[in-house]
Amino acid sequence: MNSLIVFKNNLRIDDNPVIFYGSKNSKIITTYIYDNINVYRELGSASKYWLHNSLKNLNESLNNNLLFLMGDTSKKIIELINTYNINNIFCEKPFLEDDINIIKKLKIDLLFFKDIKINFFNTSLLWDPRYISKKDKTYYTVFTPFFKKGCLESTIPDIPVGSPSKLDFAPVNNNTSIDDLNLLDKYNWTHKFDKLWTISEKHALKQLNTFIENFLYNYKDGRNFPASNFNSKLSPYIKFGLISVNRIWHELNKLVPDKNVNHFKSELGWREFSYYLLYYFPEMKNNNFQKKFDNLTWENCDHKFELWKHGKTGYPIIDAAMKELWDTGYMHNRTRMIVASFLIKNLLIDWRFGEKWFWDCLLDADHASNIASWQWVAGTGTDAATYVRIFNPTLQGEKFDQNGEYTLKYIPKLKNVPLPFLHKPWEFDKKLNYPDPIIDYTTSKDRAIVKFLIIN
DNA sequence: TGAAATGTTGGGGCG
DNA sequence: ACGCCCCAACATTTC
Repeated sequence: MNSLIVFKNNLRIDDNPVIFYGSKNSKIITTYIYDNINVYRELGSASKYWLHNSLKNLNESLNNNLLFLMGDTSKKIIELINTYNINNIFCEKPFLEDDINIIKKLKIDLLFFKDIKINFFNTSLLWDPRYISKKDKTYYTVFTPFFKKGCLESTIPDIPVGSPSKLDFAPVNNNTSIDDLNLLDKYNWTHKFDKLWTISEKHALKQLNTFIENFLYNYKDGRNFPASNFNSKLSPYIKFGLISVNRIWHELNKLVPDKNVNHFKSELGWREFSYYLLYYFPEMKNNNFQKKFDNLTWENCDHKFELWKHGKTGYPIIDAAMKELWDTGYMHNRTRMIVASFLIKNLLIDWRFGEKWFWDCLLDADHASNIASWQWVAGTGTDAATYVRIFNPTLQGEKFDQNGEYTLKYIPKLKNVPLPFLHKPWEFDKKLNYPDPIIDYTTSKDRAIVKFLIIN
């Protein structure tokens, strides 16, 4: 009898309890099922590109034994059960709504197969949201108590299990190919990422080590400067589980703790918090967490949205960031906040439009983090800010890209603007081949404050 | 993980 | 030499 190993969001061999335990005492059949049916929405182009390359790498690690299937997960698994001798299924414990529903359906369908056991392992989170609860049985909606009390004062995250000592593959007739999944963008938009990113499990670990060695001890302050290397850029690797958060967590625990190490850990905590929120409040994926903001009337100007998407707002730091996203499939965390604030507050465009664009373009696009973070910037989320937080793109540029290194990297044609004017080129009178601001900052800021304040 | 207004301080110019 | 004013720089408060 064989075990069926089902890969989903954790495309790795190291510290993956699903394959570690699944391969222990029996021959294995490994599969990845691209479920394009039971999904809230399809993966974005950038995500698909990353997925394609991750799967390629995983398949190599599995000596080309990965079965690539597409369609309804449960149906595909039952087809495998009907074809091969399978008595055990090993799966990731689901935490996202789609995955939970897929597993629910699978469990029901498996009721017809009495002798098949299904085994679940938490491969995605440091803390299972079901075991994080307040004494009064309500849910955390504020990050700090969630992380400090809910997470840090509960159990220690699982110690990495390591890699399986041997993989014994059951003979299968594998006539599937990764190309059956059609993950690569036919317009070749993603092609340019090839020379920017090395997509493999091995590289994820290398990147973690490089980060720890060279950058981590400047993380707390350095992480704010988009031209610097003080952020880890691990997010796309984490998103598809090329590295486990448990592995990262326990590597960090080997270090001398300081404010930088702790701050980086708290960023992993924000990811946990996002998953926790989406687990208990899945409706926030397309609804304001705070219902009162449903009364807010957005402007949602299509034309301005297009200009924002394509980095033609006339605000250098914003345009540079949108260009970074388009060119690299990534955007620095600081500039994510700046561009999101501008879209929502200054242009008065619904956060859901921005969320969707990020979902399409980010290699690290993560359902939970993306939704929770957009709602954080919008102020519609769990974070009950008592004032309307609006980022001033000029001040943010002057503060965090003082010498213009980031801005000029993505908008080189601004190199002739004297530095004091770089983040407000409209005040520099020479004729520039650069758009005027599509909206006046101060006027639109004042408008937003009024709009957002009357909601309260 | 904000911005802008307001308050405080201390050095230098200058009568 | 001294006191006064101005203002930049920094800190605090307010929205």
